Amino acid sequence: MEILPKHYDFAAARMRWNRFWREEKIFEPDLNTKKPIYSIVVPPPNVTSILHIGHALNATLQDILIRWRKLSGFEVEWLPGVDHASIATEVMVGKELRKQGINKRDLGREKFLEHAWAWKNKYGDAIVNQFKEMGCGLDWSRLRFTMDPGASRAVMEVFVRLFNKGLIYRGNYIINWCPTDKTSLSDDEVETKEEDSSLWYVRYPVEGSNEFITVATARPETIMGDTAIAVHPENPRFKHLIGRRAVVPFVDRSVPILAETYVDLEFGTGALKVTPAHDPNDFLLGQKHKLPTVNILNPDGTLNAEAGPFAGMERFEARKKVVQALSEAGLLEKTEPYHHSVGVCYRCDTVIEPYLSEQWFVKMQPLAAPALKVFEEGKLRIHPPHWGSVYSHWLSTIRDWCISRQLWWGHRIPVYYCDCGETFVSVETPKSCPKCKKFNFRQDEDVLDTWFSSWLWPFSTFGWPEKTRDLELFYPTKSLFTASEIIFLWVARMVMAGMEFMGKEPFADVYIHGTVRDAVGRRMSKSLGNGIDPLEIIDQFGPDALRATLVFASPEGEDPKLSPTSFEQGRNFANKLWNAARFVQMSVPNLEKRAGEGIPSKVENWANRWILGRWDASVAKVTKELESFRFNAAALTLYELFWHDFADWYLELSKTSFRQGSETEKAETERVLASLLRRMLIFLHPFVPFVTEELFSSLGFAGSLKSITQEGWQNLRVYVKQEIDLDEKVNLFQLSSGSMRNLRSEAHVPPNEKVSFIVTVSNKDYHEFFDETEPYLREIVRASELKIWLNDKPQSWSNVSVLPHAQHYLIYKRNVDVTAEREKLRVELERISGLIASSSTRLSDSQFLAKAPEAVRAKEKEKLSRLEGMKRELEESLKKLGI
RNA sequence: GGGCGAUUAGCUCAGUUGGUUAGAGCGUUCGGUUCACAUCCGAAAGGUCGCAGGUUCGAGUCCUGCAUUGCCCA
Repeated sequence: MEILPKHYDFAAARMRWNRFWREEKIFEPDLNTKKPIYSIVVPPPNVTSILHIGHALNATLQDILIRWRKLSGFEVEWLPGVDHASIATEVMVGKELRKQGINKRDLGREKFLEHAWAWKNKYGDAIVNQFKEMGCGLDWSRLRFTMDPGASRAVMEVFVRLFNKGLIYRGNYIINWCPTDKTSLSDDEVETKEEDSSLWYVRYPVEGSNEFITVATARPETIMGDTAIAVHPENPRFKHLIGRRAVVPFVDRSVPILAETYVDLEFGTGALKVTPAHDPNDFLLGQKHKLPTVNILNPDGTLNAEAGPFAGMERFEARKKVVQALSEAGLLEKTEPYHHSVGVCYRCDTVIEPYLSEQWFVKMQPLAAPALKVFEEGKLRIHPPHWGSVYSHWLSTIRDWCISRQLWWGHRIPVYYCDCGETFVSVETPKSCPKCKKFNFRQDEDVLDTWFSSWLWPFSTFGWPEKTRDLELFYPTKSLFTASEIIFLWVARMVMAGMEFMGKEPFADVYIHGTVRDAVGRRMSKSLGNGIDPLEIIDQFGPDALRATLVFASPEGEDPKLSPTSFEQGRNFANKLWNAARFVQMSVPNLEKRAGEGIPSKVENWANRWILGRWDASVAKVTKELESFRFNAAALTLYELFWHDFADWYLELSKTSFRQGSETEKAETERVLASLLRRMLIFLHPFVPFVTEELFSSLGFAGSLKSITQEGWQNLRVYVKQEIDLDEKVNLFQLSSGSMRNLRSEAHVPPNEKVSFIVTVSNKDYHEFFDETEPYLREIVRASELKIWLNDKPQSWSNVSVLPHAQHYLIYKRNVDVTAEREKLRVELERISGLIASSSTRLSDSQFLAKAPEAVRAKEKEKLSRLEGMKRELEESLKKLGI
């Protein structure tokens, strides 16, 4: 077997294993399996999108879980797919057409859809192909799209069922209207933005008097749509005007002045203009008081004929002109600065208009109740847990869902209007009107909200409404990974659909991860130019580096903050693993044979016993952390185990075994080292799949297995006896090493010069341990001679350090700086004395002695005696220096 | 205005039932290339745990208030 090269070639590994996992169908499930199933559906990205760092984080976490579950003996199914993104796609295709000088409306629905499909077929797989570059263990045989025939059929079926159940209705309501995309939006598709604007105080003449009633408004351009003025019945300023009428400027409309307790006495003047067609609250007032509605806007955001002199103007232009005209007419009392938030379209950032129009809605309350119940019963868990309260709060204050969109790209609403007056629904294109049996009907022009197909994703993708084997095996799925911003848009709605159509929650665990931010905590955006392209990171640092860094940097419940150079950490980690493997390969002859022999049933060498104990504890810890969706904690535990325990300490200690140990000891160390490396690759595989698969194969560990993914997580444990006292002794060994290295550096000993040390310990146990480990310590601190003494001290030395239970003396003739040494000891003595003071105060406190548990008291006593021992040693040393 | 978080070293964060002298990574400083790795190794400096009260023998950890800050909903 060839010795590995010095550096891990991630580019070659990326190509090799990406192809291998797909061609060998490693992540395609066996439908006849007897294993338990672990299934996840990917949150479908928009068909128009390209992979960004948020997708990369999302995919990394799912892949860790999938690979870990697969190693743990589950048959895994991770289903990939994309959604059709009604608005985004329509906007994008429309733009492309405009570049060619083609207008969407002139083209017509059919032709436009041909273009849209052509676009989808050409570019629509871009993002899923990018998932492949990350090494995601997705089941590519089940790639889905929300407008596939199967998924579309599910959408129609659901619409018809809900319609027949009376849960879908059509009505004239105020909805959110995007004048750019010229479509309605659901409440959840509107984002709010803070804005500095003005509050204008407008005087309306009161009919039959010289009086005016002044109303404060942020939207003067809607004045022409006013159909009432409302004041609070207790408003002393305007009470006398209730029942009179006022005149709306510019259109000379006579409107009533109403009493209405809804009006805020404090806001503005305490009088409210009521514009039922352009404000949701005013709409409700209008219904209550049976006011007429006057729509002054065209769908494109210009004012229509109802706006009188302002007809044809763009809405914000009209606002300026209205204010100017009011001012000229003497009807503008004053203008105040006003800071408020406005709704904007989540796709194009255009300011939303509350707009009265006829739309389709889903009645949500009956669907929300079971979704809430299943969460409260603990059948649906949300991680980190605080997101659960966000989920239940939204469900308990839910509003109806506007599902119709004035677009072409999407699922066309399956409602048909017959000339005979009948309105009917049908999953398939109907042959004839069910009432008059004739053919003079037309289909509703609108399409459904994209989320109306996304909410069916966990079962539409597996073949619903057919009763398929896939559904039987993979529904309900086990977990769902997403970001907090779509808890409402998607997660909660999936639970509702799952309960309604499958009778069971669609997943057991929801994991909400953070949003990746730049190094100074800003959201990544195109306009700031602070985005990180995951594909560039993969090219530059490798896919393992991308994944590992994302997990290292993503604390539970927090937003990861990353800069392009952060990924060095992940790259270094993969390379360190590579080199540790390289060292083992160079140190252990017949590596794969040794690994095959496994851990000896009885392990003698102290370093071997110690690392095996650490190993088992880490396996248990990481497993528990993964089970509770603590990915960052699992990754950091692995980092600590691999880098510090295994590479920094164990590999270094093994060098001494190999150089100085007996044949038996060498053989034992070879077996432990080989077995642990093999297990380490499996242990790390979910986090860094490429480098582990590459090493597993090139070191000959795979044996008859095709892939490391076929190994077993349950084989990781070695089941050694946990030796707590050994851990403590090794800890002292490590502290002593550090302490002695520090003495070398204090005395300016040249790095390659060997020196003499004397270590004195206070009890027989430690004496024995240091005796046993002396050859190791000698190499680590580069000592020519290392004496271990019990209850005895050298007469002279150059530098000393005092630890609990052990003192270390450097014997060195040159560069002795007695003053510095004395000062060091004095500072340390002061520190220890301070600790002794607080400890003895506590131990002489009768309350502490009476109330603290025995274990705590014993610990405190032990601590005090330890500190007092250190104090004595320091004092003696100082005395010998001539104090 | 309402709800949910956050505040620990220069930066990013651990610290899971309250109990050692509060830790890690990055960054900084110093030293190192003879045999796994300079994508590395060794050492050091650096913290009144946001502020003020309270509970407790004991608080980074629990409670209250305040400040700062983030997200969501109005």
